[in-house]
Amino acid sequence: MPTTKTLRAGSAHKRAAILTAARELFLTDGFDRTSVDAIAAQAGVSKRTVYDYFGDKQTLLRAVLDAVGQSLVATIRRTLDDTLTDVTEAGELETALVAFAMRIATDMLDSAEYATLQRLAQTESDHLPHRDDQLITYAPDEALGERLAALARAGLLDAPDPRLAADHFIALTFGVALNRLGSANAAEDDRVRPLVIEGVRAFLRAYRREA
Amino acid sequence: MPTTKTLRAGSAHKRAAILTAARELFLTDGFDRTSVDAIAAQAGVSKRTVYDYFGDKQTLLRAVLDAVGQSLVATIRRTLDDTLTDVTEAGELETALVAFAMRIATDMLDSAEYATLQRLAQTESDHLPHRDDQLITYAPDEALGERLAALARAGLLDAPDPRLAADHFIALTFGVALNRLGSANAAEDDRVRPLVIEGVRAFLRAYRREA
DNA sequence: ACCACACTACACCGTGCAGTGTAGTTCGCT
DNA sequence: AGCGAACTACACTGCACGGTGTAGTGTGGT
Repeated sequence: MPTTKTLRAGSAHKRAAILTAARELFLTDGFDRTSVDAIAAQAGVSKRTVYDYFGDKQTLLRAVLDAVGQSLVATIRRTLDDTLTDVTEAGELETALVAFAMRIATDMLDSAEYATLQRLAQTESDHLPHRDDQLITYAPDEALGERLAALARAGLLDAPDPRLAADHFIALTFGVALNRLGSANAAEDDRVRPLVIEGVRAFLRAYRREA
Repeated sequence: MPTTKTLRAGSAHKRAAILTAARELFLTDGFDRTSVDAIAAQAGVSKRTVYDYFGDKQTLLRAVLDAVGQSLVATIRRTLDDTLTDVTEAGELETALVAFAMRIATDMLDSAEYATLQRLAQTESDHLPHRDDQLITYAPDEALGERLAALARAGLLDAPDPRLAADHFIALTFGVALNRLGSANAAEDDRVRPLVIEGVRAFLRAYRREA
């Protein structure tokens, strides 16, 4: 490790710093209004280095997008495992779903970030190579869908189309929260929790297995 | 009319042309990437005229936003009156709600347009005078909320918080549709209708009055 | 015939920014 | 000592765009 440590670690560190600075500035100021000079300054790096790491501004945006998407899907999967695995009784269901939604909402303003960045990518810098964006975009829905399918098999839910149920769940919780409160808040806002709880209850009214 | 017709009509016409061109270009290319020259060209008007009508680019954006918001709330209200007024029997409810949602979805990609423009306004051109944006933004939800409250009073729905129910309805229909399909489609896409129908059904499962 | 006005065409200025080229510095390695 | 790589500081080019000033054209009203 000592051989590569200072070099690669330094490299990796700078790379991460650039990505972070770029993400923050893109989110607050928008893609076009963010100058590469500003990114370099905020990252504590010379502009030339930015261009040496990533070829141009578009590629940098692409890299930011990939990084955020990556961490997004990782967090979703982890949270899913933490909160929805050992649910076997109907009584636990609401609590578990609320816990899941709240952890996503707080751990990750990322989700809002990612949506915004997607929009930036799509609108601002027109048509960058589309690649497997859809995979990343739809991954959360599908992961949640699988989990809901498991809950349906366990007799707790009545969800013939689990993927659709997942979309409905997301819409009723994050969708409503993002719609009512600007995407800026997410974490610390007191108004999030009640909204999420009511969303979960509506979801359960629609999808709970009838006795 | 002949006195003002050619003059004012010409003026109004050009004004509208500029607003339309600006809206289209802002939506497809984003605010910053749209040059005033391009707007003038697409509107069939000299750049100078654009600056004579609206003082600068920001003001033009503001005007576009106002115009779209205006037409949005008008369409919502009209559609609400057309589809949800004389519903008195439980059997009509699903059909009526689907009709409402579909007409909004097709008549108006506007809703998607408006959301996108809001984002542009908020992110791109930082802080333009905020004014009564919230009124326009939340108007649809509130209008639908009132209507749902009426349906609740008629004994067709069980919605103690009609405003929340409205948010849930919107999330389950438009939210899901916008999430799955890019905002570009809306109107002609065959996949919209089934999504909307399933959204309405989920909504009714959650909010229909229990016998 | 003339004025006022709306509008165009066009040239023009200033500026901010993407991207490049390069000389110089630091530092780990041998 | 000396080499090479990572990095910085900085100057510089080219361009696109916001905004303005202005001369000229068409047109309706008097």
